[in-house]
Amino acid sequence: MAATYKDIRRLTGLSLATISKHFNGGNVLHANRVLIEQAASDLGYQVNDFARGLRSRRSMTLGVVLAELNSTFNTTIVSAMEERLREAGYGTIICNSQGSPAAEAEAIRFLIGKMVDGIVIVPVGDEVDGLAAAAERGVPVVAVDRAIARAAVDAVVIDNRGAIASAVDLLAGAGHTALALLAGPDTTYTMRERRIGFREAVKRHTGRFPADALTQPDPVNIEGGHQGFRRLMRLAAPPTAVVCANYEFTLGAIIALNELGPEVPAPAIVGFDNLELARIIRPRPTLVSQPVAQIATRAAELILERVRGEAPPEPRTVVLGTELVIGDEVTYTNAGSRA
Amino acid sequence: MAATYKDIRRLTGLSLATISKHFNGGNVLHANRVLIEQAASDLGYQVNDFARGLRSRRSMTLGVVLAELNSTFNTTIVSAMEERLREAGYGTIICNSQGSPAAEAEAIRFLIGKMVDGIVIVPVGDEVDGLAAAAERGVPVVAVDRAIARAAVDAVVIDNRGAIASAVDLLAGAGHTALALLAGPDTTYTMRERRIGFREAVKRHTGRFPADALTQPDPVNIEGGHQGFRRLMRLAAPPTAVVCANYEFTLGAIIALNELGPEVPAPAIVGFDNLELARIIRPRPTLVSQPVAQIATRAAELILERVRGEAPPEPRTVVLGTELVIGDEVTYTNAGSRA
DNA sequence: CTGTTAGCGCGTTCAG
DNA sequence: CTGAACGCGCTAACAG
Repeated sequence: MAATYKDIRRLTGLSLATISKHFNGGNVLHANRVLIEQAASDLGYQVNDFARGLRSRRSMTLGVVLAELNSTFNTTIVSAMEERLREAGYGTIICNSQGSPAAEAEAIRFLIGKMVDGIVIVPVGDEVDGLAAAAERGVPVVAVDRAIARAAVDAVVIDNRGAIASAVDLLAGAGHTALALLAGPDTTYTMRERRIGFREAVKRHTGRFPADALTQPDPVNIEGGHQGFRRLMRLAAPPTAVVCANYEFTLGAIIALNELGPEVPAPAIVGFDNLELARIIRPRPTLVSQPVAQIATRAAELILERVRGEAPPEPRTVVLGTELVIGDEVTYTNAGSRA
Repeated sequence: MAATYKDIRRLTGLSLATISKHFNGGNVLHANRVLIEQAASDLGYQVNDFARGLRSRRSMTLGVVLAELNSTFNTTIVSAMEERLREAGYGTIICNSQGSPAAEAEAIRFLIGKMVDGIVIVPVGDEVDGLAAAAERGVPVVAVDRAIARAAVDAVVIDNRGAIASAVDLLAGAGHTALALLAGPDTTYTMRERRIGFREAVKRHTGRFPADALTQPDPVNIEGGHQGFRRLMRLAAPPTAVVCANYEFTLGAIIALNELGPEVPAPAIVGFDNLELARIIRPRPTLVSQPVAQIATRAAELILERVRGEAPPEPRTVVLGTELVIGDEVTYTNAGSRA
């Protein structure tokens, strides 16, 4: 049903080769270009990517595999990245691995089948099954947010340890000694790194490692952060400051904090991600802010360079710094206690 | 580089046709099946979707176009839908139209180029540009969450007016007469419908339509809800009850509510979506709950039926009911006032 | 059940 | 600058 070169040939009298050249930026007489454009728009012609891809072995399409579709951090990065890639002439296919390594491998196979020219992935864990398949077919891969162990792929990550350390430094400087961390399981790269950063920083300030108990909320979402925070507050000696290792935990902790009665001494909170929070909550919380736009831009650059064959053979890792955005009060207190 | 049927033929001595039949569920001797499987795994063979699609004019792939990638509601539905479609043997390509009709049209073109067998769309507005192109090529479309004006496509929506009416009924029954609505602009189907439902229900209870002033927060996100709620509270005669027409506004309103000092009388709030809120916030807020799982399932069913040619020619609209999940107190109060 | 043959729509030689 | 011919990898007829 869809129009093809043949239809355009019928309308213009030109040969298939000329028509092809027109659509691929070759040298074609201006008069003929106009003719072809006219016919194409009359017919509602659209190139058949399958035929083109089959022949050229390129799809001008990049794949994105997300470990979590329900994550503002991920979707924000993808949206920004898409824009860059679009400007470069590439379409984007988004796949959802739903936190499952099996689904992740399937997504990569799916994308390879779609003949994507490259893949950007927020990996589920430290091992990515489909990587070998991609490598075999010469499909470059760039990891974002989480590095992939023992894999020779480009990566864009933040300085997770430094990020948490800056939070701990701030709190220690304000006199806090009883610090706690809300972080997910160590199977996730970012969570592991942030926990290490936390432990090291606390050790540096207090001379000993913090107790780890009860600091791994489950599930890793708002509810987990909420429950984790409440558990911390129920301890015999609750922390006076809590660092939240991701956005979901931060939101959960703040909600829980707001629920505390004024009689409970509110701990200081340093959150993670999503600067929007700082704009809508009063008093403004202190947050570790990831350079989301930069992450997206650098990831787009890395994959585009690979795809275009402009990149050096060895894998590159880009480490971006974070910013500690100080809130209204270093010691964040809930609204109730202001009254 | 990638292996093809020819490579398998070389290893097995079988013909291309037999190999093709094997990969398409045709009748092939068991012995030969084993032979082919062995060769395929040795070669790391993976079907070339381009060649297959070019020939069969089917891709076994469905496209999803989202007006908002940063929306829990959308991503939840997509995740659930993906699962159904995967079970049915279909892959899913997710595209982001970023609230832009132009990007939406481009996404549809992109998907048509990828020869998707069908498209599920959460439309940006009432008109969808690419629809004609899809229709021409016989690509069925199913709209989700928002109906498309004057378009003959299947749709899955909720009873938006009834949903809001149930909230108003509850509040009116609790004695509230000064009601306000936080809703987005009428250019969005759901927002328009919910506003109409609100106005009608209020009229029914109070005998007159509510004032519309200051009830369209901008932007349509958490911050908008936060600001909108604060504006309402600053009115000379603030409402005693606020209905929030989507999740983002609900969250923003609750955050703003928690920031109110105890001296300010807290209005009742009825929120929208995301039952998770009700699990993590105390006291539990009252929420209009959308049947997310059902929406996903029905949408998947509709598009699968269309794709398989099992659907009647005329467009179908599925309207699903919502549930009003009563919180701890019909008159929701902020934590501070409990003390 | 298997093999042969003929394209799907397009990009790319190579002549002209 | 243009046109004819070939083939990308696979499926769909048909014959065997």
